[in-house]
Amino acid sequence: MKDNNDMPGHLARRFQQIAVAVFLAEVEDAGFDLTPVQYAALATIKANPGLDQVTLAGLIAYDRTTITGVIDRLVQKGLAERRASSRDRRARELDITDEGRRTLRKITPAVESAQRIMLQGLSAKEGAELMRLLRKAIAAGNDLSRAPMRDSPA
Amino acid sequence: MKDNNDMPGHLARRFQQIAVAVFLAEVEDAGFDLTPVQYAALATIKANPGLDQVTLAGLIAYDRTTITGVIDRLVQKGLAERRASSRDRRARELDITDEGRRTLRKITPAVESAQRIMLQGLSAKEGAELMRLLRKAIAAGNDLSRAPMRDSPA
DNA sequence: TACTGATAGTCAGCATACTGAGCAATATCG
DNA sequence: CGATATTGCTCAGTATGCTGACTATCAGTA
Repeated sequence: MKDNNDMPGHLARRFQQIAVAVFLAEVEDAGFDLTPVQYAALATIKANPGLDQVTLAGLIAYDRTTITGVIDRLVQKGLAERRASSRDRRARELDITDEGRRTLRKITPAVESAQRIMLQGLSAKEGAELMRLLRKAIAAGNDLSRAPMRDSPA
Repeated sequence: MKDNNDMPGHLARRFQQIAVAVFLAEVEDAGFDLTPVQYAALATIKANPGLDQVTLAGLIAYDRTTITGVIDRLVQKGLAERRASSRDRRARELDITDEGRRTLRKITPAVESAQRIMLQGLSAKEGAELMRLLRKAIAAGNDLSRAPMRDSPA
């Protein structure tokens, strides 16, 4: 009789559930209101100024229909800008605002703290091994979800 | 400059994303329409006949507000039954139907196949180690989410 | 250049997850 | 026994994620 705890899928769900809760708690303690998804998007926009939504989605493996709402909320909070591209009138170019840059800078300690807390039950070596195995499993399964990771076309 | 791929939280999200996609694809190929969440709930109801919703939620670490909708859908599909408890008029007792039992039995190969596919990039030893590390990290962080795992009161 | 196919983005709809609030019923304790 | 606290469940609201469909635009080709 296979228990739920023998199912990698169930363990994945539980670990992610804890990871999100820890992230939100640390970030809120630091005085900010940003979800893990919003954080990843904002950090990626900062690292790739002027990128379009599909490219952003590919870099962080979000579905393109999900990213629309995420960006809506970043724009509404004044952390990012969305404007029409001059080269391709279908596309929107994304950029981080000064406010977004400030937020990213100030939020970093909380984000790093969250990453430590979600691995708190593991030794440093075990934590590194967990991340290695996750990366390896993810690489092998990358194309199995609707929103695979895609390198920047540049 | 920390990359997203150095964040355990981001890796957790990606792995779970792939796990869900693989599960849904395998189950659909087998001719069924059941989500990972619905499957876990149904299997746990079968293993604990007559349990109430809070106990079920604790066993699989779902939020109690989430489980309401999940059970709604199981009941609507004719796979589970929800009826008032005679001992505690606040509580609802849950049971699996014959149809639910049949579905669980027929769906098992697809579920097992899905668990294999989501670990396909790892050796057997690595897969086991990944699961061990996930269980350990989850145990240490259990109380950090709103819906921690809880053993059956019985 | 006109046609065809592909691409960027959005939208409606559904299923998790969570926050916070509320109702009904039970448990506890003075 | 009666006041209070707790518990089981539900609901409204928000944020991912996904499927599938649609519009606008672009790219390639006959």
